[in-house]
Amino acid sequence: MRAAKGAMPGAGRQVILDSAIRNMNHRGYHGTSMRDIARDADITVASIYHHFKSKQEILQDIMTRALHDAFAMTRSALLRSGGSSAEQLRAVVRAWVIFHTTRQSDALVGATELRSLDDEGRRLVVALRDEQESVFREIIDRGVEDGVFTTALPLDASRAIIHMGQSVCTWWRSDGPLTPEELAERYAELALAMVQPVDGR
Amino acid sequence: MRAAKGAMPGAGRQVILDSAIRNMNHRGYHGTSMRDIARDADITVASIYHHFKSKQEILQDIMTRALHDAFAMTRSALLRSGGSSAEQLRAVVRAWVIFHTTRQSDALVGATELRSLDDEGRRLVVALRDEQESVFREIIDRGVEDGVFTTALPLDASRAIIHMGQSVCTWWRSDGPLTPEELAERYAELALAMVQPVDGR
DNA sequence: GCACGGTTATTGAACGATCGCTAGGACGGA
DNA sequence: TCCGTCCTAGCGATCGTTCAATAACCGTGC
Repeated sequence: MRAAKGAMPGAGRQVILDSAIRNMNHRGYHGTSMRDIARDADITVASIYHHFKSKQEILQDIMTRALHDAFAMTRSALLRSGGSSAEQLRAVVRAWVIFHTTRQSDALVGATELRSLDDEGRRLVVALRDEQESVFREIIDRGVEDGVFTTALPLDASRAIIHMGQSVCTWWRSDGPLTPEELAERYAELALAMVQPVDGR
Repeated sequence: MRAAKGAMPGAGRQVILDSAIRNMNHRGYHGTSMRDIARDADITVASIYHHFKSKQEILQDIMTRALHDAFAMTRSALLRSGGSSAEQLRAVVRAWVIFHTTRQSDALVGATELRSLDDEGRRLVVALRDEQESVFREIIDRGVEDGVFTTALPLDASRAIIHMGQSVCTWWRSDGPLTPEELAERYAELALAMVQPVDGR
């Protein structure tokens, strides 16, 4: 036995999820077999089916977890931020980028495997994604209403900001020149410039 | 027989490529079988292997074509544009967005299937991608040198602009409210704002 | 301290389906 | 008669999934 079993309920699931995330990160959902996941988690294929009822359920679990955590991080950053629209946008973009670096693997799966979900899972994930989009959109809309952002394209700007942050998980490397915090700061700067704040900053 | 055969050399290849693009657009490379491609192209599996030596070669062909065409479109837009850095950036972003809408399916495959390529194909595609990145980077760098762009983050800005344009192929719909040209214009505006031109426009 | 029944976790082996790919021949136009 | 194109048929490998059997753990009665 690998460890005390009753002591950590759900630990078996997590080992499998971690392995699945690693594998799908490299070869995608359809490119990853249950045998790949089992080998990397150091268990047998049949054992996986004690914790998950199908490969599809594993993907759904990974994606809903990832989107939920991303939503929680940005929401929490928003609540902890100052009251100005500029500070709120900065805070949310920072959290968004930090999520897509520190949780790079799950984020990549969450961003690219929508098409691999069945109808039920897709509905769930799309709903979470819409909630996430509204976090950015509402901040920018309010900034425009209050006259502190002067962009004529608030909706397009929010979409662009979301996607430029999301794409970070496709190229950032932990052994590269930038820490998650440094990159987050830069993207916060770029995002703010895109909505054209009144004082140029 | 479907059509005069000798009259259109390479037509067989194109039918297969179109089918492969449609299929991989929905379910990805590993989620698309040779039988799927054959069925949609209205031929048999064995027939595909007369035109392509492997499934891998089909993917490589799709991706290198897509990246090459995108590079050609942005390069050509740059040459046809005015001399100012702002006009050049606008022109290239417009072309970039128009490519990712009018060639949405190939662009999506090109953007998401890097991991499905073998080593040789990946080297090829990465080289093309680097060339593409340099088109954006050089325009922004020159704008900063000349003092018409005031951003402190030219490299990050170019990456952000590339990715926010690329992501268009993941959500734009031809039956949606925006034509490729309208969306391209908006993204050109957003990209320009991000590099903070001196006169605010 | 310890045997015991019940629950949970894990296993090897195998199922039918589908995978990428190929051999060998049929067909039609030059 | 070639040559390019397409076919039927099938190869061995791998796919997701299942099942019956085994192993580990737990609270309980003694």
